Amino acid sequence: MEETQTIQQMCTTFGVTPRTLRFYESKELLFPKREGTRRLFTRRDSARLKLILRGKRFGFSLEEIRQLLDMYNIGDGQATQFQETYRIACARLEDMERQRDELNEAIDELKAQLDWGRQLLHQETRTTD
Amino acid sequence: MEETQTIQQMCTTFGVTPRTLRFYESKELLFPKREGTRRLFTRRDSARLKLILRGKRFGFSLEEIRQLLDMYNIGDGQATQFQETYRIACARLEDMERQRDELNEAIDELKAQLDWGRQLLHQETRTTD
DNA sequence: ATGATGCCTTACGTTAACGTCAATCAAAAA
DNA sequence: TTTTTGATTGACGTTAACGTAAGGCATCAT
Repeated sequence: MEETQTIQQMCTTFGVTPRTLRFYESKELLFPKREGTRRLFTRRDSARLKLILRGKRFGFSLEEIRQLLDMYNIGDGQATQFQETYRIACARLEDMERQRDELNEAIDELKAQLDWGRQLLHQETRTTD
Repeated sequence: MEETQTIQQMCTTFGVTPRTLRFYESKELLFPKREGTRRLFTRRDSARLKLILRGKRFGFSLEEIRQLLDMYNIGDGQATQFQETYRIACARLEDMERQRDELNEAIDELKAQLDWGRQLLHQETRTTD
């Protein structure tokens, strides 16, 4: 019971295309095993894909995501080059916090703008009576 | 005193290239006047550019930004096709709020991850004593 | 007058993240 | 066994948002 998934199972559960999964493998974001020539995706791949898709929603590039995913693979001894990745993640975190703050401001402004729009829409042509 | 700015003044104050400003004009995001063949950017262009750059930081596409900017230009009578733009903005607002919430979660998780990384970095090789 | 600048237009080049199509190959169904 | 189905590997196409290079006016200093 290796609990592996075929490419189509992955596609339906995650809402992506086969092309996307092959592309991610070519970019070393996923590492499915092979049964002959076919790909078999492990739980590890599923976990990584979940993080990849979330990262994308935050505007991370695939390359940045790859760097961040590597943070999860330091359990095996050498923390080689980990410090650089660590710095990247810290900087990125500050970016995200700034972005969240700006986002909050923008949301408020947009809400106000929409209220104004609502008033325009609901004017019952009473001014030209 | 028209208070207009040349293309280079705009570039230095906003940190963009001339190409970018021309590109935005070609996409009908900016509408500089002309002195002969040269562009003269008005306060209105500056205000719009500020919004454009902020929109970009939120991951809006230029086309979406154009739609949103049009919301500011309904003062002149006909609310033609405004309802469509309005709907787009409402939907986008919900997107942004969802994104903000996810962003907050991700920030927390990333912080935890970084704490774990910090521990790795500061282990003083005491385990192999 | 003559370069040297600065801006203009036109147009092709670039990167990211896949889409799409063709040809192949293997397992499963008829 | 032949057909169908599904997966794989190239390899070229696509969109967004500019970059960059080429060639042409116009003005400003020398």
